[in-house]
Amino acid sequence: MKIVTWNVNSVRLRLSNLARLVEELDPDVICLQETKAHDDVFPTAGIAALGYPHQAIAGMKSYNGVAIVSRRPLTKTGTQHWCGKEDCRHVYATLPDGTEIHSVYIPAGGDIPDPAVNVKFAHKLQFLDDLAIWGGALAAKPKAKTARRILVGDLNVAPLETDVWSHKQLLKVVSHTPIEVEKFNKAQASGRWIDAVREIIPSEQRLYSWWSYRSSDWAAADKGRRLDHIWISEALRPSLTAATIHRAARGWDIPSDHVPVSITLED
DNA sequence: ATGGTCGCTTGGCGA
Repeated sequence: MKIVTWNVNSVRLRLSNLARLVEELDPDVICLQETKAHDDVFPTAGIAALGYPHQAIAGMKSYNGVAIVSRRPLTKTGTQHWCGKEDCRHVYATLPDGTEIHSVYIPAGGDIPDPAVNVKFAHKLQFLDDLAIWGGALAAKPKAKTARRILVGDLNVAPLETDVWSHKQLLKVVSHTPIEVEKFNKAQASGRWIDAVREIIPSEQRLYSWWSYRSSDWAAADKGRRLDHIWISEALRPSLTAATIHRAARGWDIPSDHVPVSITLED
């Protein structure tokens, strides 16, 4: 089973890119973030035609929006609200084998890394704190050891020094500040989540999933960050056989600024 | 310190 997560930055504009993703990667499940489409205008039929008729979506007009689209039936679908807001940042579903999937979009956090003067950054820190509490509750459940869970998405934090183009130059840049990394790591640890991509690709290796649009030549500059993640529960670790970040997608026509990240789990 | 580019939507916000 192959699972992909991708911040598409408008699902309607990226339909042909999704078709190319399907052609090249052949995933079973695709999790999307920043769909930027209210449920009424989500391209349900177009995505079903690509082979993904089972869909759980949570969208709003213009901003945010998450989805899970699948070849396999989805049950127990729903959305979860965070930080007292209803801004469509989390949708979840369960696959036929019982695997629970969460597609999450953590707030970017604005430009100034100070919660006292930047409410977007305060929101992001609160979200990370709440994610730790939620994960802690999941991990404390009686059957947590055998639970098959996957959390994917644009988590908007690059935790490792090798997850950014320059650790030193990004220490005060939102997405890589020490406070964010600390809360991000705590959220991961509390939920006993395993960073599936780093299980496969060594932490010494530089790895990015996002390159800004504000660059005349993103590939040459290569000032990327790994903002998109796939976390799995302990029960799924033995099944994990592959993980890939599809850098080439950043060079496709009409690209998203994020690229797809995928894992393979042996059924 | 600033600007650079996208997408949604038509002025400006969010990333």
